[in-house]
Formats: sequence, structure tokens, C-alpha cells
Amino acid sequence: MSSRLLTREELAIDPVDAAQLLLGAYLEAGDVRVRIVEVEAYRGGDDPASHCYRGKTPRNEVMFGPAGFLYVYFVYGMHFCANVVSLVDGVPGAVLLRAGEVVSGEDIAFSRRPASRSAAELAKGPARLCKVLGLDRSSNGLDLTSASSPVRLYAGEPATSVRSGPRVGVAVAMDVPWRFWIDSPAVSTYKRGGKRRNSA
DNA sequence: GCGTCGATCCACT
DNA sequence: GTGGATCGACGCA
Repeated sequence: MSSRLLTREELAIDPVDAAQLLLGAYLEAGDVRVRIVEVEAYRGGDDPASHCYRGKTPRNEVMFGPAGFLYVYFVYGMHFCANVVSLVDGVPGAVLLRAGEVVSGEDIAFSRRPASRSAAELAKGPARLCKVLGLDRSSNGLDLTSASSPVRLYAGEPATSVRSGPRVGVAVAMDVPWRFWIDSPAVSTYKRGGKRRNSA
């Protein structure tokens, strides 16, 4: 199987391009390996949906650093979401990993998510993906391009027939189709951003 | 210092 | 399909 690590240079590109590069790639943590099937691109200062829109803070610091690092954040009081940092040092940008297929360590994945009714549900959603891989706050800032890192990112087959649409759960910038996915039962269902402005 | 909100998931109707 | 859970980060006073 393909076990070539993605390099920092390959990931030091625009998040929109990096997102499509990550489709079909593999994320591995411990004995669990996941094939990425759904992602979203987040930019920096020009993207109102990005954590970096209002500048650098202690939380989003990793997104401002070099490409190839893992950005994990805590949300809704109980969930974690994982991003792969893209672009170069000093310029914020990242790709949110929304969903994947568990291709290795399925038994461990089920034990971490007993609520899953099928294999497709194991990593169907950003917080689920994190849980299956055992990612949490302590995983923030790990180098995904290092063979000695506990969490690594491997190249996959080039993704064919990439689909795109608006990002999930985002109430702003609905006009940019920065969610990308490939055909898979593990792709999460679209949900519009909850809070809407007084429109009409 | 305090109030609001969130790149979500799960149980329940 | 819909609402509630649940708490850290951020924005403003």
C-alpha cells in the first residue's frame, strides 16, 4: 500500500488546492488509518468563516505557521475538529478534515465510537473523525510530515471526480464552494449554518 | 470580569 | 427533522 508521506512543500499551497490534494490521502494515528473523503478549505484574513479572520490568537496560532502541521480545536463544549495547515509560515490557511473511511484499525475505531451503527459512520463528520483517531487538544501542533510523529499524513491515489459545494455549518461566505468531497458512503450530509442574518 | 456563540453530534418526536 | 447538550474562546465593558 502507498506509504509515502506527504511533504511540507506539497502542502504549502492555497488551501483550496490543498483540499483537493488531501482527498484520497490517508491520515494515520496509532493503529487507526483513515482515507480522507471530505474536506473544507479555510483561508485567513479574507475568509470571514476562518478562525484567523480576526487575526492571530493563542488558539489559532498553528494556522499561521508552516504547512503540514495539525491544527486541532475544541468546539461546542464536547467536540474536536482537525485541520491540516497549508500555505507558508506567516500566512494563515488550513484544510478541515470533515470525513473519512476507516481502512485500518476498525475494531479500535468502533470501541472509541460505540454509537456507530456502521463502518461508514465511524468517521462521518469532523468530530467523529477526531474521535476515531484519538485526536484531542494534545494533538494540536503535531508535524504530519514527520515519520516519527504520532500522527502522519500519507499520499493516496489522485482523487478523480471531485465534487464541491458550500461549506457545512457556516453562515457566511456561502457563495464560495470550498467544501470538496469524493464519492463515499462516509461523506457527511450537508447542513446550512444555523445563525442567519435578517435577510428579507 | 461577564455574556454570547460556535467549522457538532446524538437522542428523541 | 429538530432541539438540546455543554464549555472554551473571543469581544466588549
